[in-house]
Amino acid sequence: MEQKKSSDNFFEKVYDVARLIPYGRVTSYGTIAKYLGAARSARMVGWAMNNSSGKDIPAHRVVNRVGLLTGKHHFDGTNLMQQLLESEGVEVVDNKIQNFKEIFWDPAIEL
DNA sequence: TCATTGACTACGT
DNA sequence: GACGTAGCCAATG
Repeated sequence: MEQKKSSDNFFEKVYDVARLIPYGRVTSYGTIAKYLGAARSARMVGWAMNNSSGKDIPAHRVVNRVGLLTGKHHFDGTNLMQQLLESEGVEVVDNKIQNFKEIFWDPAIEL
């Protein structure tokens, strides 16, 4: 029997926002955290992503504030994250998104 | 309970 | 503009 999902709620929200990221778009951990009301918990978003393993969460669309694929080491392969992004039309070079500023997706604005 | 770590961010040099 | 340090919050040992 499950009890309160207060803590899970935060993770659930992260998953929900991550799933809302449109094709060929990316966002940052801090942006999601801020959208959820936890701007200081950007790390927690990353933690949620780590927990999203096995879920339908496009974690490859979530990068740090400079568009750097910091979490690529958590994926199966070595360049899987970059490959996924490039497959969506995202220009990635050296684990970093080039036109990050152009494809940046902000839930607080787009939504 | 305390100490360490981590898919971050901001500030200072 | 690159590098180092500090701050933050939660999970893990």
